[in-house]
Amino acid sequence: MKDQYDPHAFEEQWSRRWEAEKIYAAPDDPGKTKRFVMEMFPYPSGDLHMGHVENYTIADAMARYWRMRGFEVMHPMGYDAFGLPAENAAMRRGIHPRQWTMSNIDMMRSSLRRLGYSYDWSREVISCNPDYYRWNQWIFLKFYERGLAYRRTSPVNWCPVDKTVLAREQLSTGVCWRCGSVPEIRDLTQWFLKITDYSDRLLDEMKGLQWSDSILSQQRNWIGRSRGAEVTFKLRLKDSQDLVDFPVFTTRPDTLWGATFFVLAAEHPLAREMVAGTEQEAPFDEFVEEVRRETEVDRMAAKGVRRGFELPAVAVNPVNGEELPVWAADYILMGYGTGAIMAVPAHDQRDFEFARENGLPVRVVVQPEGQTLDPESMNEGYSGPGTLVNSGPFTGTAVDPDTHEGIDKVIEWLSEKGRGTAKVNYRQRDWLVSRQRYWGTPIPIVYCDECGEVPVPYEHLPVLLPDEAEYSSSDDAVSPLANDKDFVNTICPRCGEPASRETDTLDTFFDSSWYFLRYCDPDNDEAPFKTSKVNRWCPVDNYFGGVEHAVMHLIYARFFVKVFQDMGLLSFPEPFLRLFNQGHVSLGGKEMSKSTGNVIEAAAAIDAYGADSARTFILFSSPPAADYDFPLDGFEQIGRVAHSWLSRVWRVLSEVSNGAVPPELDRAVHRTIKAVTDEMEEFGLNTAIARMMELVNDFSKFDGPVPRPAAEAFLKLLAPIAPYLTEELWHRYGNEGSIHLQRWPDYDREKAEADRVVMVVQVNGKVRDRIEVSAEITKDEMTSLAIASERVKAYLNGGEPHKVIAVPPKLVNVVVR
RNA sequence: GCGGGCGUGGCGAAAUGGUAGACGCGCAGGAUUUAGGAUCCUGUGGGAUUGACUCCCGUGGAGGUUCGAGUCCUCUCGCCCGCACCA
Repeated sequence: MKDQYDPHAFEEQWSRRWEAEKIYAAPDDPGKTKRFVMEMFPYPSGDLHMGHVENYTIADAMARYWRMRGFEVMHPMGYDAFGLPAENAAMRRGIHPRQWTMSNIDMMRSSLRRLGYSYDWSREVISCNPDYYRWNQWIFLKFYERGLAYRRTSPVNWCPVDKTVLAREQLSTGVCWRCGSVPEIRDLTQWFLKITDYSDRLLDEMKGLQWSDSILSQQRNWIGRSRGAEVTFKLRLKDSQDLVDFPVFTTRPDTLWGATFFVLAAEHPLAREMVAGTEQEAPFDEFVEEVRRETEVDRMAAKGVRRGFELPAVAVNPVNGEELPVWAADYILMGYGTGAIMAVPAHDQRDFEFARENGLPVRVVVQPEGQTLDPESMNEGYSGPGTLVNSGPFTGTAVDPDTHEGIDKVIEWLSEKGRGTAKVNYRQRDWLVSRQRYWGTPIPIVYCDECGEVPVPYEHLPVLLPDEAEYSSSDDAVSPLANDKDFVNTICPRCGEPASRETDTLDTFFDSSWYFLRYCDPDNDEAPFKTSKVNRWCPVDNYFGGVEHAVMHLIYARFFVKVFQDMGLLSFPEPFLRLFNQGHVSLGGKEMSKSTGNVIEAAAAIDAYGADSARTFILFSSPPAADYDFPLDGFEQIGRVAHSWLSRVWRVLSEVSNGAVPPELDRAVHRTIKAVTDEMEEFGLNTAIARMMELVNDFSKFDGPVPRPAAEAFLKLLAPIAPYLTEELWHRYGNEGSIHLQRWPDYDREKAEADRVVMVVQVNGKVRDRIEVSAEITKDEMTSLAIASERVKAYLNGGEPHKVIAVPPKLVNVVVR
């Protein structure tokens, strides 16, 4: 039995046995002790790498721990299988996206199995399969019925050479990833989901979530609710007397008297109208072209040249009748507010910069306390609190944008005068779900000359993605599917006349917005899921994933659940109760990425040292929430560290005795159970392993084989981290049944606590002596022991201490003047 | 610009306001071994000093609160991450 630790000798066979015996299967109808534990499902881009291994090992260790604590655990896995990289790979290598995706899934699944993750494989979800995406289509139609899906035009980046739409990823350097040509902007009619109907709920219902403040505040900023007023200006062309009402949103209606110009978004149709037929038309079009070539990221860049174009019009300020110049500019976005602003350069930084660049006037209307702003000498906009000046009836009013002090009074006055109304505005925009892509869920809509836009009837679902279609465009037809006549040409479900299908596919964030619900009922072919099953398992108790999904994925999933709740499909408002963001794993300071070859693949790590070592070293190397950078040449060494510790465990525990556990060792075991339990409760996996290492050190000092109860308690503690080794030893001891179905060991509180402790004696906060004392020692006893200490007497010089602070039983501080 | 985070030995890191550096790597010395590897033992923040004791310094920097600060507060320097300009 004194054989060497050889993980390859038994890992695979245990993996097979666990699966055959379905020891990790989740029941369909759990009770109150249910725990839904889930990781963000991977995009199948290749084999699993160490970044995946970190996330999944943390989650698996916790799932195993909770299972041993008596929870009914559901721990499922799936694949986010639609998406752009499959098409890119297909174009590069001439493989069908499905083939590429499925072979990657096979590779990943094999690594996931080898790593011993405790998934219930019967619940696996693959989003590119028709039995999944038909429910995307079902959901889309339900949204459509509720008025939550609608079409309008929106611009895309179009490569004129490759005849294809470019995603941000394919445009990283501003030119087409394949041919290097500069993209042009095309306006396409696209589908949107009306997520803005749920902005308030998405904001307000965040309260009960046990998520990090960082993620919550990112979501809050994303939704960006701001209180302010809509104020109606009148616009007039310079050579006309016709006045047109034009509302603008402002959070600072108190600064209306400081407005010195008016700005329209460059792409605002009204701006184009103003110059139409004049000699300014051509230069204006050129200006707009330039602006549209800027990415939104450029337009929001902090510094840099702001593009502007003066328009032949004036805007009339409703509060004082003043006529202001009208400009078009790149820093005003069509999609926010009304696509126009009143500019108050003295009190807004962007307006200030634009005014300085274009020689526009600056007028101060808020004076901060204790100083006087002078438009001539200012070098930035002032947006803090102060007192209104030169502001008509409001001169002398104190205002504060943080507390809204004074601002509400202005809004009230505007409403009374009919010049504006209170208004809440959001930064969040509706969710564009149309993609001009092959590898996605076809949008189930038919266009008929007679009936217009017609939803595909539910009984016709799924609208199958044609297998043999081209997956890149070959002409100006925007979506690849448009080239497939068999797909496009259909019959109108309403009137029976010839009609054509929608050829766009859905954003893959649609797939990932509800996959966790499908885990609860993966084989249902009558509905996306059964309400009762979802209500029993959900919400997800613990969700593990990276911070990169802080906003989009997590907001979209929350939105779906709220809509489903309104539809009566489920009865909870939030999908994910607790969210754990694991740190990022990098290699040599760079993100691990398949495409740059900067990866440590999971299979290589398992091959070298076995799955338990891979799991142990990734958990021990850094705290779960911290980033971890693999040294470029350090993988060998790090893997060996874990392997050699597990070998030590193997050596020390391969033989056990039937003797009783001697008291001292028993205490060590109980102390360790308590410490490890406490660490696990806090996700302290690295420190839990450290505590176990200490116990192994105690075991190895023990004379002779370790008594079996002590060894078994230890194996149970280690089981969530190293499931194979612990299972193997557990069975070698003669136990029946899996260690992973055992209960987590209890500890005896008295045994876990030491009866003798080292009391630290400080003088003025510096350690001067250590005395071993009973753990039951009182403050008075501590004080007298401290004062009696020779070391302390030296500092007292025969005098009395000024003060003694005793913190039983470990610390006493003698304060000497 | 906005939002979030992080700075502790040669390295990964620990530390409810209470002994800074647990645990581990690495390194040094020793044991074992034909050798290497593996294993076991001892030591290991910096400095001064000693036969041993012991003392001083030390958590990016500067202040502050406190009997006591890596931890709390203010300022500051550096690094990292996310983002769709709160009009």
